[in-house]
Formats: sequence, structure tokens, C-alpha cells
Amino acid sequence: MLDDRKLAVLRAIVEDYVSTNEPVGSKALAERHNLKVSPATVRNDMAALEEDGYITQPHTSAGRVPTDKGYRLFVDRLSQVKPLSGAERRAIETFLAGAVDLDDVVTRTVRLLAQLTRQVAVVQYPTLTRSTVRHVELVPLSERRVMLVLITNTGRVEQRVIELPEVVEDTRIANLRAVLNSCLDGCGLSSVPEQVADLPERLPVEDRPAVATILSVLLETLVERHDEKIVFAGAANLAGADFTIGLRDVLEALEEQVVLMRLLGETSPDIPSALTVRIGSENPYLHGTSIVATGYGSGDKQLARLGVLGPTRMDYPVTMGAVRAVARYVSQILAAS
Amino acid sequence: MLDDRKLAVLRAIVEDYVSTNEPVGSKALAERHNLKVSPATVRNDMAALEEDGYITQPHTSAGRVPTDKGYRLFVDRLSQVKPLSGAERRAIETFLAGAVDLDDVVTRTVRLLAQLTRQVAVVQYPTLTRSTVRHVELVPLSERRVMLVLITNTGRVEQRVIELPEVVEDTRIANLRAVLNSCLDGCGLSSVPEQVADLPERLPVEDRPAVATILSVLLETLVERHDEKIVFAGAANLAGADFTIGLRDVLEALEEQVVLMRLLGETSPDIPSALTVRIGSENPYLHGTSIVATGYGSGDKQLARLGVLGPTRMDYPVTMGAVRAVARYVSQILAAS
DNA sequence: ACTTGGCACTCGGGAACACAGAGTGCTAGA
DNA sequence: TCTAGCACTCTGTGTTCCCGAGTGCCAAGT
Repeated sequence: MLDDRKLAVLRAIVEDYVSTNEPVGSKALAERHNLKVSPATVRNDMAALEEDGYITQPHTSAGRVPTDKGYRLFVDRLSQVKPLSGAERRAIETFLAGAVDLDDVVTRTVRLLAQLTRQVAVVQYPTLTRSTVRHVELVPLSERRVMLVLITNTGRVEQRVIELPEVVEDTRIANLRAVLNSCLDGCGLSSVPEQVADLPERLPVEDRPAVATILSVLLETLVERHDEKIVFAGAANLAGADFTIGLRDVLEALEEQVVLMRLLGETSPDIPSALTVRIGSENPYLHGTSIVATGYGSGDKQLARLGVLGPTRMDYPVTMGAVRAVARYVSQILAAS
Repeated sequence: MLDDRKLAVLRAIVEDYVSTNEPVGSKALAERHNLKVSPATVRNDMAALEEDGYITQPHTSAGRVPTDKGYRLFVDRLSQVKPLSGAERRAIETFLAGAVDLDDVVTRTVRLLAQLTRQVAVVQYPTLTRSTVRHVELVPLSERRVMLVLITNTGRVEQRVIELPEVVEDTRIANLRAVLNSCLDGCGLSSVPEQVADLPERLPVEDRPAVATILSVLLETLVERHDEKIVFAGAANLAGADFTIGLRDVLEALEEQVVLMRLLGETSPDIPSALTVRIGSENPYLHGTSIVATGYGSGDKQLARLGVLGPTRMDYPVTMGAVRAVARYVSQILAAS
């Protein structure tokens, strides 16, 4: 059904269309790529490809344009990820190396990715759930208020102000801090609830109300931040692009954490560093856009995901190369710190 | 030169143009607003207004459109800030009251403002410089690494990982923490450098290299974060709007902290809570856009600025009302926490 | 059985054109 | 000083026409 030449024609159509943004006709195709066959033959192949739903024509007398299905075949079988140039790699390295804290790493990463791909870049903050507790701090603010600060091994810091049910002296706070730390240090965030379950019983009766309050805030923090923070950059790159859907819809989706989350998708459990490509209608919400994403994180533990969003008509090999490279470098940076 | 009726005509032109987005002609004007004069008279007034540069006509046979100068006069003398409705005020209050920490306050504020004004909202994080130190924390991570956490009275938290020049036992770290806190607690961030200047000399010789390292990181943190973080929301509202400049330029400016900073402008020293309105070409960078901004902060100390950015053709009274109201509420929230 | 050249057909997009309508400026009169 | 009338000037829209790119199909060639 799909012999080698038909595939070559499809590949040529995708490449030409991506670079010119104009429906590609049989004549131009036969000329530009040395297919060694006549335009008429190409037309026959095109008819077959259209029959199978890989390409389509906007109007009767226009050239062909790839469909989502066509892009899918292209990505899966007709192209290979294009590695970055040496200069680009060095640029990434130096740019990311200058980051001073987690916030900075994420901000730099998302900007870098946007600039590199000329698309909208999306980066999810490393999840709390798979991180471990590095330190818990209780800071007395006034006699009935303390600030709870939770520091994780990924460098993330969460803080909450807690109103205590009663006055608690600083020494008791200090004691409590010590207990909390000895109990939680190094333990995974997901196991915090069970670790602290019996804590009130192990403390003097008079401390229990305060402890209960603090613990409830602590647990709440873990749960609340479970829906992870996501940032994006490069919205300006959307200005030129033409979507089948409205620009407004895309911008709205970008500001909705939940939608972005879904778009980035799940990390495949078997190969976490694999690239996910979602093309056009394969996307849960934003039809007419494509997403290239992957997991990242230190070592083999995937912490979160990052990727780019752009029009269906994008240069997939290059974009995939950039996403993969950035994911690797940021993983490396996170592992080092 | 500008009698009352001419001013009334200008006001009517601005109002009509803002609501219809179409050049407004003399006939429609005389009808819709009960000016009690004929279109011909209105035409004479319009000619005078155009002569003085307050309005202009896109084409010879079209209606009139306000110029930047016209909007300026309108804002300064012909309109008054429109207060929010009770329902809107309650909505603001409940929405902001749910914030759990500073990040959350800022995020909620910017979203709220974007939704309320249907423009792009911009909020600057409260500056560090005017805040005071609430607590300094040193957390030992390994024998040669500590994490420095700085908590300010606005709830902001900064952290840095520090590589020490030598091994320092936990007890010495704890001692150092106590010294730092007793020295810095409650003092303004801008006075931190002088406060710690003589610190090394007051400590045992063997601690000095470590202290020097820690202090240099601490001071660096203060300086680095001096260029303040700015966030925005509501970019989707730009999709419908028509700018004289490209949408791309606006989006690019929004992602440039520095440009945003300039756009928000300086807080007027005498009346910090005054509304700043910059119209079209009055803007330093983005000609063709208008900005309504104001300072906010707890008490009478202005901490930072917030505002909205939109097309020159915007409903200034409503926008100004929303910006002012949001600034007040967020100031209130910050003062309480 | 595939490939190729030829040919009639389709349709989008641009140019040329006419036209209605809104809005103006000007002038003369109240 | 305001008003009414009138001629004028545009823009935007709808119509028509035509060019050209590109197609599909068919018949002939390899």
C-alpha cells in the first residue's frame, strides 16, 4: 500500500510545507527533491496518500498539506531527531550553569527552550511528592504565630504562617523543631503523613494542641502543592503562527495550570526520558496545536516534565532535538546541586 | 478656546469611541448624547478640537477618533474614577482572602486584576529593600554545605546553598545562626550591610573564613534580588485588542522584566497611592499602549507597584477604579499578615 | 503493471470597476 | 453664534473578469 516512494513523497511534502507554509504541488515536489519521477507519477502517489488520509488539499486547485495523521507517520517513521549544533549545546550549558537557585533554574530553562525552538516553552516545577525532606524549620514570629518552612532535596522551599491555639514559648518551639527534624529528615514527602501520625502521642500533653495545628498545616502544604506549578515563556512566538483555533484560546490555555498539566501529559513509566509528541487532534484540549514534551529529573528519578507547544506545522526533528537536549542538561544541573 | 460644550463633545467622542470602536461622526454624536445642538454645530466644535490636536480623523470622510492628547485631557479633566460595584468588591475580598502565602497573594492579585479589567495585569513583587528581616536560618546540608534562608516581614523567602571553605560542625553553625539573628532581626534589608560589617571581628578567628563566605552570599542575595520580580496575567485579553504596534512586540515586552519595570513606572514620592496613567506615546517603550498603575503596600510604606496594560482605546474610568480598588485590598491583606 | 505526457477542468485570489453611504467643509441665512 | 443645505470626498463592499497553479483522468509508452 505505502511503498517507499510514497513515503518519500510524504516526507517531502511535510518538509516543504513546514519550511514554506504553502500547500505543495506535484511539480515543485518533483523538482526540488530529486525523486526521479515525473509530476504525474507524484500526483498518483499523492492521490493514494490522500485516499489514506495522510494529506489533504485546502481547495480543489491547491497543493497538498499534511494531515495530523500524516505528521504522525512522519514523526514515527520518516524522520529522526536532529541533534543540536555544538554552538547551541555550549550556549545551553553556560546559560543554565549560571542559575543560583531552583526558581532560577526553572526560569532560565523555560526561556532557553522558548528561544531555542521559537515556540512556547512549558516547564513544570519538580514535584514535591518524589522529593525528600531536607529540613523543617519553625520560626517564632510572635508569641502565637510561627512560620513553618519546609526545604526539600530539590531545593524547593515551602512556607506557611501558622496561628497557634495557645501561647508557646520559644524553647518548646525549638524542641518541637528538633523532634520534627529527627523524625522527617531525609524521608520522602509521600511518607510524611505516616511518619508524623503518632507524633502527638510521643510528646508532652501540653504541647499536643500546638503540634496538631502545625502538623495539619504541614500535611495541607504537601497536599495543596501537589498540583504542581507550571510556567511558560515565549508567548510572543505565537504572534506569527497561524492556528486553526483562535490565538485567544491558546493564550487562555497557557494561563490555566490545569490545562497545561494535561497537555504536558504523563511520563511514560517504562522510559521516562522518552519524547512525547502529540499532534493536533491528538491533544486533549487544544486541537490544532502540537506538543513535544519529555520528563526530566536528576538521575533516573523523573521529577517533572517540560516541553514546547506550537502549531501543528512545526519542524518536529529540530524541536524534538532541542527539547531532549534541554531536558538532559537541566537534569544534569539538578543532579549536581 | 475650549468652552464647556467643546469639552462635552470631546468627552462624548471618547466615550462613544471606547464603547463602539468606530470613528464617531457629528450626527450620531448629536443624537446619542443630548447636546441640544445640531450636527453642524458639533462639526464646528470638532474642527476646533482637531485643530488643537485632541482628535483626528483616520480618513477624510470618516468620523473622529481621540488622539493621545485627547485621552489625556479626558482622563485629567473630563472623567472621574468609577468605583467598583458592591458585588465586585465582595468578589475581590473573598478571592484575595484565600491566599496562603506571598506567592499566592501575588498570583491571585494579578489574575484578579486581569479578569476585572479584561486587560493584561502586571504586578511587581514587594521589594526586599524596604522590608525587614524576620529571621535568618542556616541549615546544614552536609559537612561543607549549608543552606541560607532569609525570611522577610512581607513573607518573602530567599534561599541559597553555600559551599563552605572548610568543614564546620553543626554547633558552630547553630552559634552563627544565633549571632546572625540577634544582629539582624527586625532590621531593614538596606541596613543589613552595615549591620554585618564588623561581624567577623566579633567572632573567633577560626570561624572567620566560613562567616565571610556566608556573609558574601547573604549580601549578594540582597543585591541580586533588587531587580524585582514581576508577573503578568491575562495575555489572552490581548487577542481581541487592536494595537497600532504589533501584538508580538507587546508580548515580548511582557516577558522582559526590565521593560515591564519601566512601564510600571516610579511611585510618586509625595502621594504614593496616586494612580499613574500613561497614554500611548507617553510610554517609554510601548507606544500605542496605555498603562494604569499605582503603588501598593502595607500601611503608608509603598512596597511595589501594580497595574494594567491595554490598548490606548480603553475605558479609563473603569480601569482606574479597578486598579485602585485592587491595590487597596492587596495592601490591606499584606498589612494583616 | 507502472510511468509519463497531454489536456480539460476547477477554483482561489487579485485587479478593475461601480456604487452607496457616511461624514465632512463651506456658505448663506436666521 | 447657531443652523440648514449642499457639494464633495472618501472608504468599504459587491461584482465581474481573468490568470494561473494545480488537479484528475486518459491514452500511449516502456
